[in-house]
Amino acid sequence: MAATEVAGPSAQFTKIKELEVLPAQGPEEQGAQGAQGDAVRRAGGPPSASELQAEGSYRPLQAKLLEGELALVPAPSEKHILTLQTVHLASEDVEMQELGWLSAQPAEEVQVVVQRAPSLLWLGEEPPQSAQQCVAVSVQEELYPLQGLEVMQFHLLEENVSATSREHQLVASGAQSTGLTKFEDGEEEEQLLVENPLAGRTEDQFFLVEARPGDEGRDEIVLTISNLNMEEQQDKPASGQADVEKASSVKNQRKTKGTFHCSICMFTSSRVSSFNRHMKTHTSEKPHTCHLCLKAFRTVTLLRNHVNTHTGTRPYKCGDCDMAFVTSGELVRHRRYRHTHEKPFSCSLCKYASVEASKLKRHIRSHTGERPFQCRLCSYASKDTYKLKRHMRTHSGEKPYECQVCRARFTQSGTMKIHVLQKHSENVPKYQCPHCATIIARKSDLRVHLRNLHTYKATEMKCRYCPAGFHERYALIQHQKSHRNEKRFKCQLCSYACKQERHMTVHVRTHTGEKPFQCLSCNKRFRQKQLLNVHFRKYHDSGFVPTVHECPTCGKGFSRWNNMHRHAEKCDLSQDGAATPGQARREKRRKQATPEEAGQEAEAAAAEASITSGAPLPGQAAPVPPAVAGGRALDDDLTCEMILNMMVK
DNA sequence: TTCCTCATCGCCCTCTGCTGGCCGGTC
DNA sequence: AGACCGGCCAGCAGAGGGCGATGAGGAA
Repeated sequence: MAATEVAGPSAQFTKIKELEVLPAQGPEEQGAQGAQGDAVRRAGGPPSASELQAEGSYRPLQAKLLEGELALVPAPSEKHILTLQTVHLASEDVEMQELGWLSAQPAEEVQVVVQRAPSLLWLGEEPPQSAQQCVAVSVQEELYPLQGLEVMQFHLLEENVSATSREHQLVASGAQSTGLTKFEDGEEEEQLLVENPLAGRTEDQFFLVEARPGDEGRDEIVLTISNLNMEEQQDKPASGQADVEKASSVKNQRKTKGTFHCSICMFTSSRVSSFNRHMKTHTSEKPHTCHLCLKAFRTVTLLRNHVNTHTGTRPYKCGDCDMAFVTSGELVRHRRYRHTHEKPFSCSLCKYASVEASKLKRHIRSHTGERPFQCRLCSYASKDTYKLKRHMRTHSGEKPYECQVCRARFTQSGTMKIHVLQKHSENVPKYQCPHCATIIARKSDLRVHLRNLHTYKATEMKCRYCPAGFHERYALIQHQKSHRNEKRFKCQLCSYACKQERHMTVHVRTHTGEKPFQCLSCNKRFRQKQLLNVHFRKYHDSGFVPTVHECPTCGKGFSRWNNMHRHAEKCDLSQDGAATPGQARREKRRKQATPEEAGQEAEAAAAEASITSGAPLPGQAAPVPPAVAGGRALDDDLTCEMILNMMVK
């Protein structure tokens, strides 16, 4: 029963907000306020909430004080600091297990923390068994940076439930212990008592709620809730939704000095018609039903506007564009957005201004960090409903946006838009890096590029090839590339230059005469290891077979290809191409021979060539072997790099 | 009673920016 | 072959703009 009758948060807030809107204070009210303020100060001691109320804009309790309805007498000894946990009654299906609750220890002070702006809380030592046992707490709509929040007035109202049984009394352990005073029910109160069980309850309570920031750096508010003894001086406020029929009863009104006061909320009006119309807002009566969707409305005007949404009738046309609207308010707002750019709502913390108050409210959450919309599946909380809805796609896997070209699906429309632009569009915009020639498809990636490559680094980055140092990674990389294909190792003693340091090491030995590699067989020394290896194979390895480059014309063998090539050019000039009769015979046989025979011919030719061109190595102590071709040339003619290339091969 | 205005909630959209996986090039 | 790097790309969230719809109150 309770759940179905609990008003949702919105309704609750709406009702409470009525309390916030106070009429301007007249001189008489000022006086009353002063008197009441004194009363509160007496009890509060140090700067109390009530004192600040008197100075601030939001004073729901003060409102009652001003109107002479209540006299608040705080019970200073009964001061509680309570932990408030958020309770949002999202629907009438709210289960009580989901309700947050708080316990108010009867102790002097209990430290508690507010996680978020509370909308409903329970005062008691046990979790509430029903919604009726909760107390509605409306936090001020205005949001303040926590640092600047010293004391904030909270509204505490009973949860308004139309038919709460007496067994489900609003119980607050802390409150009960404070001995709240009971209303002095008047005549009209008695009337309500008959009609509304809640009206007769004695536990209607009011509290002063002082809020202050929690520990530094923590996102929390510590509330101090002080019980107030209320001395009812006139009508006891009825519970909001209670007995709607009687709510509009003229007996629920109080007329003072030509002003009609609603006994349910803070509404006042000098016109009885307005007052009567207002009282209908406390009823559920909606006699005007849309014949198209059966939705009911309280007034004909509301119904007419609604029907216009069905028919497409838009009487309010914008003079500056083709837009048209159902209501004038929509047109005004549209003109502000599109044409006049008037932004009446300004943020006090930054330069932001908006057309609508709700936008400013949403914007201020970016200052306060408030995230009222909690994901039920993870810890994410958003600042508005849409972001939460969008976030839920990450849990559901829903990808509602489909590329019409390739059928790829996306979670957000913007992502798909970028996809279509980059993948399926011509003249795709590119982003040129302002510091280099790099062109990047996305702005965000250009930002990454700038961050990684063009950001100044305090620590100097050294070139890996030279002593140069750079503070920008891009410059370093470009510099290091300049070393590529560069004979950056230059000999100090001659014009020799090479790409690799090891080559320079070998070259320098030609100047120093250093020959660190010694033959173990003949003690001959070499500047390079590979020269020693060649030497060993030639002169001390019996199985060594030297490579022979044979002249294709005459068959003469050479140890080096370039020598053979030089010879072959001259050899071509001879008539038969054979240098000697023997060579001519061998060439003839070679052309007729099998591959095996050809190999043997080659060996023979090599032997001959060695004999014909052989010369003793300078300082050659050992007997000159027959196959000494190129022995000296290897040492003198081949460059270091040629040798290394030979080794690699 | 009706018109008009303002307030409010809600929804959807775009723009923006960050992040991390993927992939190809370079060393 | 493997490490490293940078651009590409989709996912995701922050912030704000714009409008639809309804409620409520002042005034004619």
